[in-house]
Amino acid sequence: MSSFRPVSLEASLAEEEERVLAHWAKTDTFARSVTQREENVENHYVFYDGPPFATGLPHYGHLVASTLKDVVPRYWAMKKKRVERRFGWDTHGLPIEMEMEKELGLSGPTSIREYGVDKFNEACRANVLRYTEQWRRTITRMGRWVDFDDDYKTMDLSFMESVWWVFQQLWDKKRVYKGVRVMPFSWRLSTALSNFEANSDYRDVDDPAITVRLKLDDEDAYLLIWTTTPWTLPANLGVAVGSDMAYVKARRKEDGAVYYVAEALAGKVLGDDHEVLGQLTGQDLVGKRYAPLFPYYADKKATGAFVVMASGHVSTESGTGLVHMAPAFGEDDFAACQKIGIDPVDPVDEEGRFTEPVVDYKGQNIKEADKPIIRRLKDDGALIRHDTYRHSYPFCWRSGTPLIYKTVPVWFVKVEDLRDRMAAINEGIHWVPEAVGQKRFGNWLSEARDWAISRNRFWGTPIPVWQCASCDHAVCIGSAADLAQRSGADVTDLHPHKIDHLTFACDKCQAEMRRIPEVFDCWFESGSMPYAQLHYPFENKAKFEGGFPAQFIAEGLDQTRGWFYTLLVLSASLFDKAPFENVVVNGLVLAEDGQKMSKSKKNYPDPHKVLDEYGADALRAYLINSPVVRAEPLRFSEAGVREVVRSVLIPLKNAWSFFVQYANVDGWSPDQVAQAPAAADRPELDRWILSMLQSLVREVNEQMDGYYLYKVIPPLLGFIDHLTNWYIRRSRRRFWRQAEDEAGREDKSSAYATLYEVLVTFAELMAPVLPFLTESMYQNLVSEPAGKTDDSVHLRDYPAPLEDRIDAALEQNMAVTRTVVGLGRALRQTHDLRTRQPLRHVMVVTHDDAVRAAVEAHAELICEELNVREVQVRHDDADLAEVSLKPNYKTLGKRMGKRMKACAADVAGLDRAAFDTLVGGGSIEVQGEALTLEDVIVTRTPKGDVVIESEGELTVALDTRLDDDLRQEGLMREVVSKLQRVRKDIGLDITDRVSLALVTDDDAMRSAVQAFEARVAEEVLATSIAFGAGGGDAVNVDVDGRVLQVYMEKLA
RNA sequence: GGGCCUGUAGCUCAGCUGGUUAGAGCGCACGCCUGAUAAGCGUGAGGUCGCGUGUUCAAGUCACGCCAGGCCCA
Repeated sequence: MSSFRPVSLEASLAEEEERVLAHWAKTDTFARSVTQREENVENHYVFYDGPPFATGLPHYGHLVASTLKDVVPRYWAMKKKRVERRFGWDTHGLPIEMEMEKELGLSGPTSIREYGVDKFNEACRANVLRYTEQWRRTITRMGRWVDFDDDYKTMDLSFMESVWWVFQQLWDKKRVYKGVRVMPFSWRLSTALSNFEANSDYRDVDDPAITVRLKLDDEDAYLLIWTTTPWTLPANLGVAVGSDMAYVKARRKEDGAVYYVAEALAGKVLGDDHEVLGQLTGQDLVGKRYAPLFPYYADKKATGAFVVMASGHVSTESGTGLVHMAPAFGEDDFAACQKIGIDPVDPVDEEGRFTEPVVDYKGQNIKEADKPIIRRLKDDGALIRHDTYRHSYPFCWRSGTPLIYKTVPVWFVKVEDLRDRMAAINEGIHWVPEAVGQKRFGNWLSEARDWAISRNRFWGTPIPVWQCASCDHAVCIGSAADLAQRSGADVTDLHPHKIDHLTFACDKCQAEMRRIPEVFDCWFESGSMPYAQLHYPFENKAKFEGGFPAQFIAEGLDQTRGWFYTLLVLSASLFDKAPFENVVVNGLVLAEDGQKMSKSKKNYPDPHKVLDEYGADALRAYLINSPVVRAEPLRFSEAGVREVVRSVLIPLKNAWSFFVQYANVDGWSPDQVAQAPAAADRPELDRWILSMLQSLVREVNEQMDGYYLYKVIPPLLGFIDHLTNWYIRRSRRRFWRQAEDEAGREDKSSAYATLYEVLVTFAELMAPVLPFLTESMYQNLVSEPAGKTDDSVHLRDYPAPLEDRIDAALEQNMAVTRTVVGLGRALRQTHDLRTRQPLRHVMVVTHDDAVRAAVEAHAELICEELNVREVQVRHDDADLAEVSLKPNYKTLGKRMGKRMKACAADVAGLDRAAFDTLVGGGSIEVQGEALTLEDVIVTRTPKGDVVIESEGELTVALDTRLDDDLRQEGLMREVVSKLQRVRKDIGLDITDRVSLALVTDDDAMRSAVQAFEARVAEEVLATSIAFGAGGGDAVNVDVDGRVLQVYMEKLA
């Protein structure tokens, strides 16, 4: 009776995975993996899931993140931690608003207001979650365990209320202020756009380009400025120069006036015939005052406006090298003016029309005002030149009108005074890779600017500030209850259209207080996630306080300025703490051609197709072993996933299948582990693989503890090679040979117990990375034989290394042995000596006692592997090889310094006698330094026609001479090999016995078989061997060009 | 324009604090083995280490500059 369900090698990995998914679903494994762990605050391992926008479908970037967000929590869950995992959704903000605008045929805030903010917001609410089911399917198929039922959404009342609380904390700490910011602005839509939107539609356009002069106050000379936006001139408050740039004071021929202009541009601006009166730098101009072009803001002169300032953004690429500054209409202008205390003036309304005090153009569209403004400048004599200039200019991607840059009122959170503190807090965070935290994030922190948190949009958490229409007094509301109490209304939803009508009397003047119109930028919401997902502090106080900061988060590199940052700003502001302890940053997934993945280009395979074809384990292992886990870009390659299947999954499955096949033949069951010898008493090969296993366990634990996920797969690959290509291959006979005596039984029992333990431990060890295959293995090897139907590898404790099983010397000796065998194989290969042909002996030469001992101890093994009759170990290879010596730069470099070159020459000149001295433990003086054996590198070249191969201090030589005896055995092996193929070809099972009859007219072949008849019979499971025709059909096989007729019949 | 990352074989990537003849896998060519078999193993060809300058006895590795790609910011 078989104890293990046979492993089907035909079933695809993906099909197996579907079965595992069904098992997990049926037995609620994920939930139990959480709840089986102790429920107390110390034992919690807290993971924060950064919320994705739900407006699109998951792509590879999400799959990478999902893999990281699954592997790490699974690991810690097996390490006995209670790891709750909630999925999160980012539900507010522009992505969904824009999608709904499109679907509803709206365009911009004005049209949304006309349509009705309430209807619009409800449309957003109704549609933002429409892809969540598909997300759930894909993420689940990926093997990620995360709770979609108890998810959090940024539009939940509880979430939004906590966001209010967070804001109120900042408000009370006086960390919030209202300011202005220069933003891309669409006057057609009456709204500010994000920088991203502004970048999405650049067009080449012709604009007027005018050169205008400004009269200096203290001398009879002018500054020359240049602009393509004449309409901004009424708001001019300054002129910027590059402080190190070269300028000239020059007289223009045409009008005889004196101008200041950049030296490099003087010819272009003033004509080649200008007369240079003096040279100076920008710095010399700084502080000069000039007369305003227009009267509207002339009073600002008293506050320091109309002055020359230095700014880094001035160039000589175009214009005059003196830049007109309208701080309301340019970010650089704004920043430079802010530096010297000049506040912007903005005479343009939301529709792009001039307002007070620009009375001459009031009500006129700014672009249409260009012409009259230019005319007026010309009339005033200020216009020096008027050209047309073709340049690339941003357009509103929705309305197709040119964008302008314009100040908009914005609410800020103070960050600049927190830089040092945030940097200090960041020191305590473990970043993988380290450089992202130290450099990229660290640099960003040190230059952090105050954070704009408001948006003039609709679908979001409203900023909870109510302001008095009469006295401007403002209050911040921190909870739904607070609002209900003040307004007397029932508050059950905090979205703007549900609360904006709520008003109450001003504490100061009793006038009506109304909410300000802005909503939070969704980054503020996601930054509030640690508090808001738990509805802290309204609920879950103890849970939050015990679980903050989180142990782990993982997101993409693009979150450096995103989520990583907003989390830190808020937690530093509120709690003076880091929000998370460990963070793994992943890079971007590119298409195979190195380009961005693009749906329209179809330059990447559909994730579902990859999952269906290769399975999630393969994809996970591929991703985790790729540069993305080190925050570097990955060129996604389907072939790479296939390679994981080939190099990891199939060998593993084969090893598992091998075990099950023989265990079933022998009726071996897991309870027989107890009857096997103790691990320390098992044969060396068993002790070796167990040692290798525990070394792997130790390594994987170390890397996983350090969050170095990308260091897990390489040792895994090495282990699989050792397991399949050495342990199992070397052990095969132990499994199928009949145990005839007590020693035989013990050996077999050891082999089964060992391989079983290796497979089970391996399954546990790799469960976080390969959750499916390891589950199948575990179910098959452990759960099913024990009759457990709701068991799972993921409910087990993670294997800790059993240090006493690790035998470094044994591992080293086996490595030496494998090297010897490898060298011997290489020799056979290069000299065309197939392995089936036995050879007299192999010679191993080394002067290292440990190596010699290792080889001697494994002589029998080496004989079998190389098919030689004897291993000879020697310490002198003088008759086999010439040696040439080179210095060991590593050990000698420091000692020799500049003498290194001479030393190299001297060492190269050393002879065999000198080498022997070194091998004997002596030393040779070179360049005044005593060299020992470790100071030289030895290269061997074969002497004469010997067949040798060497690696390091090992030299292996094969005796290639054949005699009749060897030839006969070789021939026999060849016959056996062919007979085995016949067994295979006629479809025999590995245990089937046969009767055998052979016909050949080749005497050598017949005598070879006769000489080894018992062995041939044993090898091919023949109960009898006869010469002459037998029953049934003959199969003709070719043995080295000679024909052999085989009559093989299966015995009942 | 700024910060950071990347550039090593046809492809995907390793190369620790500078030190021998720069490695692995895939692909290609050739071969071996087979009681795990629609698997397994080996050998070989293939590289101006993006370019340049410098530091050093010694640079893929350190420094500086440049070029290309990427992410973020402006």
